[in-house]
Amino acid sequence: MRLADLPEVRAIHLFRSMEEETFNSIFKAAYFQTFPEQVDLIEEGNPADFLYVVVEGCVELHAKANGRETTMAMVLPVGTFILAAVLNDSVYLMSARTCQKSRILMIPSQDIRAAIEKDKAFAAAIIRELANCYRAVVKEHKGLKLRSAVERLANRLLRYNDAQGGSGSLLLPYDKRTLASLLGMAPENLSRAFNTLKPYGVVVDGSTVHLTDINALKMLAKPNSLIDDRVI
Amino acid sequence: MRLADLPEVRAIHLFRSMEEETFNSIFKAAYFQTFPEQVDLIEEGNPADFLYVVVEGCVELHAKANGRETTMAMVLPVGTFILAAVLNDSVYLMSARTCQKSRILMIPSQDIRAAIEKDKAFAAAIIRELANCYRAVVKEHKGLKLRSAVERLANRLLRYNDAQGGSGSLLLPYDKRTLASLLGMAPENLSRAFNTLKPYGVVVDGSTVHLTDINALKMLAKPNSLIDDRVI
DNA sequence: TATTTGACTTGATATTTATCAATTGAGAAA
DNA sequence: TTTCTCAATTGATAAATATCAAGTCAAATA
Repeated sequence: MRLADLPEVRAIHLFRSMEEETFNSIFKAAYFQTFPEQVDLIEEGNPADFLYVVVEGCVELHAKANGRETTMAMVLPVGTFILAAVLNDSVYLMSARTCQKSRILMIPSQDIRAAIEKDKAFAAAIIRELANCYRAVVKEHKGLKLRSAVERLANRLLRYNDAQGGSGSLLLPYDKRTLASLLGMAPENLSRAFNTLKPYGVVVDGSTVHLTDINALKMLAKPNSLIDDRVI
Repeated sequence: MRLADLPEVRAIHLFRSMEEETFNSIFKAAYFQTFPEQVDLIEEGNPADFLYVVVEGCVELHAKANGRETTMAMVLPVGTFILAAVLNDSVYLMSARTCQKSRILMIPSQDIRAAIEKDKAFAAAIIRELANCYRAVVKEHKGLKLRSAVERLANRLLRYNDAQGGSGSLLLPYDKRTLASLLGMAPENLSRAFNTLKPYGVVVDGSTVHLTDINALKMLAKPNSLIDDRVI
């Protein structure tokens, strides 16, 4: 890794509180690279050689079985992926590809594990990150089991609206095919779900969505902080 | 906690490698209790006051939203639940109730967090446990998104068969209503799914299931180690 | 023994979701 | 401009799943 990049990396919450010595030991063999869009970074089933940190851009985690494929999650800055596989010294459960030009930090697994052994502050940061990842999947799983497709979409729109300032106008952060897969539905069904939401004030214009009656939409969506809150 | 119980608890993998001092500090204020069947231990949304460890018996984790309820997971000995909420000092995302008479260890959250601060070996054990919990949910989520209800049942039967010795005869570990909820389907659909599997050698007799043509069943189920393996 | 209870099953039907095929529409390339 | 390409939409249909209402069966109870 280039020396010039070190201060930026040091400022990331995961690496902020660790000891200087641990930091140096980790970033001796780390890579900090910019990848173009649509690059496959890892493939499920392969051994976890690196921990990945998305510093800029966006990475899609996906998985396949039985000839089907689904988007499991999107990782935004500054988030890690494949942390559990690294900690367990096991294989990846998900594949990853960039969905934009992205700056990615790659740290060899064994260095991560060694650093955790040595450095309590780093171990604490890793535990926090892992706990958040866990809770994020639990929320996804609850959403999928407890909500219909239309409800999942409605709540997702409310979430994006909040994240983008709550103005009532939001930009879909991914193309609709990806959004559909993330929400666990066929692309055709996403179109129909948008139509179902029209009477609740949802106006779609390309990748822009206007929510003209948030109360009505909330009535249908029944947002639930134990599913929808990104923070809790 | 009673002094007589300490050796048994000390032998649990989570507490085996920690320092004596940390162990003592944790179990000053811990409870080790036996609960009857169908006792609600925690409710989603409440603050995480304790970490729970199932030592004997079985605990169902469930969640609700929109008036619906679903079983999220079953925790068997020796497993923890609600670890992420404890580490994050946050609220529970799931509720828990005993589904058999169960011996449960309850450790105050703040003691867990303090012990992690102090004791590297304990922090390492917690990280392993949390990473396994994370990977378990990811696998559940993959199964739900990538498989039909019949496929989920078929794979679950194969899993139970393996876990019980692979004789081709297995006992369903929970009642069918619970199994249905765990697999993400209505109880009526579980019955029908069993019927769908009849041509693949699945013979149901109460809570006993015979798999008379495992190859045929595997052909349909397409088991996948990245979803079905409990270890990886 | 008769009755009750509760889990499970079955049948009929409705709803949800997926699939296939055709069409639209916007931006890229010629 | 015209054509091409590809994502998105729409329509028709099929498949999967849920719901509601009976019905069955076995164990528990009186």
